[in-house]
Amino acid sequence: MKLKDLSELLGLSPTTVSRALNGYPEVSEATRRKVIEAAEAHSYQPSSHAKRLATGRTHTIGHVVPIASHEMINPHFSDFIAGAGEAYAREGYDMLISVVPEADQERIYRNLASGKKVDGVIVHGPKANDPRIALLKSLDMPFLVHGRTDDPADSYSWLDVNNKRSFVRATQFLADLGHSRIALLNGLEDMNFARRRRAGYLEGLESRGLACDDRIMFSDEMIEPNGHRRMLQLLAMPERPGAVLTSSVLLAMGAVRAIQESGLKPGRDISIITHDDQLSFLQDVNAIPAFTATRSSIRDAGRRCAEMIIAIASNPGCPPVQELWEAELVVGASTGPALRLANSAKA
Amino acid sequence: MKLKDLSELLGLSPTTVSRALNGYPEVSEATRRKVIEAAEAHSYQPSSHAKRLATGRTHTIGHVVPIASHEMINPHFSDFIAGAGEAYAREGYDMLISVVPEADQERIYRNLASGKKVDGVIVHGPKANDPRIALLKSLDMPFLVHGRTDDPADSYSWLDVNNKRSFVRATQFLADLGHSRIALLNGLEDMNFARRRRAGYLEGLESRGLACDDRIMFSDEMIEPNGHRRMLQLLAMPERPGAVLTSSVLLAMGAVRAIQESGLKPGRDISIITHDDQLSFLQDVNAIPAFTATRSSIRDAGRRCAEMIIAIASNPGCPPVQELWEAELVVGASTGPALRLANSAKA
DNA sequence: AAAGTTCTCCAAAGCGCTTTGGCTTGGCTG
DNA sequence: CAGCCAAGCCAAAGCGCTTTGGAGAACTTT
Repeated sequence: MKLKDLSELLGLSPTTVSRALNGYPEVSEATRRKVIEAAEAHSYQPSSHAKRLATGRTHTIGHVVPIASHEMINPHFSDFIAGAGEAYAREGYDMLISVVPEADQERIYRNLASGKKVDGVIVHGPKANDPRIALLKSLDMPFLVHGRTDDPADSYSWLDVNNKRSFVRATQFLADLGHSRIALLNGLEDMNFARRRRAGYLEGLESRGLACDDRIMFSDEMIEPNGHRRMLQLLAMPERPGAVLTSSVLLAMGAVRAIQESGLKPGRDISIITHDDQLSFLQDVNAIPAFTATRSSIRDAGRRCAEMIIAIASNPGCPPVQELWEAELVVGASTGPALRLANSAKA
Repeated sequence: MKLKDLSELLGLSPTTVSRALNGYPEVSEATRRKVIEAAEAHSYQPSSHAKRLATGRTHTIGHVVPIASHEMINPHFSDFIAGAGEAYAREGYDMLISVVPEADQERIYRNLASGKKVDGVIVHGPKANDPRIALLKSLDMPFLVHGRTDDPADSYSWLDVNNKRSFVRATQFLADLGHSRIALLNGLEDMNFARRRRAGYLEGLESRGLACDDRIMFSDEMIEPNGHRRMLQLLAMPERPGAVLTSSVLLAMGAVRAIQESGLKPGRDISIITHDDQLSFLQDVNAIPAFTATRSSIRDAGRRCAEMIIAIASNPGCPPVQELWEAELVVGASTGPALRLANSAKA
């Protein structure tokens, strides 16, 4: 069923039918009602491509998801997409996903732009200094960054969690429990978010008069086995840290596994605090959460990013917009006061 | 830069340029070379929508991802997508993802079909008896199921892991280690794959002359906290199982956490064997894997599914194709012989 | 040398929609 | 009652590509 068929069926011109369906005022309400009813009755659905060709708008947002060199796809991806997808569905948008090796990214962005496949894109996993920003600006493609880069913050649109503040608070929280030796299991520090977290951690230490020690600061891909591996290293140190700050629940889980294998108890022998993106497959519904955490839902972020990019794409030329979210500090079972005994015995 | 511009620039007709670029034989090699060079020089990219409108082919595959009632997105999703995305990129296809509540699925499929947005779709997470099969057949939309339903196996195209066989083998493996009381932490058993796994488990028990016991068979969403919760239940039982078979590494991790919290050691006090989809964020690179597992890469499955649906979509009317993959049994550190002592003491 | 063939290329007609500009009609004003 | 205006509709021209049906030039064939 195409527009022409429907119009013939109704004894109207395609023009009128199109206008009736798209809410233009040049058609009487009586006619509009008839048209809409007929369209529903025959379940008429306009060809998206014809529409796109005619209007130039695609009602599609692109997500270019980089695969890191070691072939990892970011585990946070699925929850982000779930949130974004929800918003897209609500607004009648489609979501186009390209999974590409990092090296191919530029080609893909150019392809999306010149093929006019999308109205805008969301930039995932911004590096400290990310060439994609300049590229997208030069391509004149509307975009929104999930996270930030080191570029001037007001030169483009983004949504980010206040990573620095979160890690300041988390570090101070541990320090205030009496911990003086606090390790950091961070994400890869070529990522902007990880640098901000480290900065927050350092500021937190300094604000409490604690020294920092490079030997207990790590930067890895945020997956479970890395948490395990790094925790084993920490446990083997002569001056064993009494607390650990991790950048992801996956790292924290790996750390807990290592702690338990060593016959220790997390929250008693070693405190763990983590940033928690509230990945749905790790959500605990217990009253007392397993982990003390700075918490911010990545799914909500996905939802909001989608809303924002839609607004940006439908209103080209509008000034950039930014949103900075504060994470919530949730106290769970993985933290406790520093052990006088252990600390002094070791020190 | 559009086709017409390029053709004027070359002093040729749009027809000839189009044919040169699309490899039709009616154009001399000299001309073709010139056209291709010019196209590259000006980085000409045909408008995808114009192309789609003219040809009727979209070069796009749709993925409709259901969000379960409790708002969970399947954690296996991202790795599957990573694999599929790789194949799509290679073949010049786009991937359109719709994340929808289960109730809305039919509407979305109809929408994709009548809007001619995709050349085919991949069906995720088939239920035991899934209405989507009939729907897609009636919509005349090419599709491939990742997994299977209870429908006659040759009536549609699918790719699946031999879940039953895997679980027979895993169960027998445990039985042959001397375990006589083996628990099952399965996925949700409205899913076809989970039913097949249960069938395999039961067959495995029977083949070794072991009794089954409903009290130690669970069916849950496959997330870490559920593994933890169920394992605690099992540990509290008077006749504690000496071995557990889990349907996902996430469940297994939760189970291990519970075991360790109880001061026991996995692989010694309790054996765990799991199905492992090789999720990239849980991959262990150690020589000895943490878990004994039946292993089958969901990422490879995504890649292959994409290849298959492309073939199906480009060749409508071809008979359905199927692929059944065997999982590999990998022995890791989480299994060991049954403890005589513990068993007899308890029994 | 006339008549076929084969090579190259082109004009024009779609694909299914939106949108510009214009044409009726009926109701008002002066 | 002529003249004007708004309301409601339509014809036709795009959007940028592919594809059908030729047409002209260069080569063979008889």
